[in-house]
Amino acid sequence: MATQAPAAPEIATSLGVLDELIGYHLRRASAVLATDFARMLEGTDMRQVLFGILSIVRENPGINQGAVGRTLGIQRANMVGPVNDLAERGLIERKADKEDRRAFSLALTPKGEALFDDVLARIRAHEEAMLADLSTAERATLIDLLGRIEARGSSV
Amino acid sequence: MATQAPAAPEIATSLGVLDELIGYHLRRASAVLATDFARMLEGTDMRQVLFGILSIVRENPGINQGAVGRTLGIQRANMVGPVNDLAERGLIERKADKEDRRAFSLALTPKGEALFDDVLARIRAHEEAMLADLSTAERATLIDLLGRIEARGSSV
DNA sequence: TATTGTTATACTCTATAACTATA
DNA sequence: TATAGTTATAGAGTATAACAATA
Repeated sequence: MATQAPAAPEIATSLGVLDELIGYHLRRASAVLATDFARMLEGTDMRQVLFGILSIVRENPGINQGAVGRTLGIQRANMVGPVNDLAERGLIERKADKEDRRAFSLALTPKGEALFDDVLARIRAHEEAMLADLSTAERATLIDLLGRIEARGSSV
Repeated sequence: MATQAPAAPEIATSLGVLDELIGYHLRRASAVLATDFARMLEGTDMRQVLFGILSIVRENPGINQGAVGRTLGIQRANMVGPVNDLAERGLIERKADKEDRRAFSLALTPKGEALFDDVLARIRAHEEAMLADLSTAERATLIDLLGRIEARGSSV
């Protein structure tokens, strides 16, 4: 994602059948939130994927990067860059796994913890602002419905 | 989007706070549907964006490509390739707009109509399969909630 | 001056294949 | 044989800037 204007839909123009498709609305809603998210974090070198990695490593200290990738739906090959980035910035620590010498064991550094807490607070404020229209119950409903769609990705 | 496996989440691993963020779940649910969508349409040279353009042109014959792009949140510069693609394949017709000689007036060809109908039927069957867990009421709720998030993209 | 369509360019995300070192 | 991490590569998607023709 990147920098520009959050793509104001042209209200006058009808979408046709597109308007009935959940896939379309998921794509657009996700893009609206992601664009605004990226703009909010501009200048911090933090992105959705990096934050996701930090969150999982923080919750599962010692996890290896392959497992993080599978959890996030990111392939091994595409984990190398982000993990290198986080390690070079001193946000995560990579140690040789004692039980499996092929793997790296990941953990947040104190600096990583601090940045994570800071960014998390900003993300929560951001979601609060973007989702002000939705009640607490509606947000819970939304997460439940999305979770049931995500689960369909497992079935292969 | 593309070809590979729909990224099975690793059930054992906790997401941490990520699990509470709507932005994360939107991203994942959207990716699950989009990946499966792309696999279903493999070999047809049809993609989400192309189908979106066809849907809007079909519903608004004579519309110019800038307006289509604004409706879909796609910038002018990034509309050129897809529109060329559809025109070269004989799915849409580009005529000089009579009221504005800078613009092209777009319309579906009979071939475009036929392909659209065919692909639409497959997309509906695909959504039916992917969303079998969700009741009709839940799907309507989901579209409503997503629509309210999309509307936040307009406010800039 | 502003807008339509265009070209050129660049960066991110993601997919594939092949390698190495371990298991 | 299979797996963890890596490298290299390619294709989408998308952002920016600048140009010609027209408004």
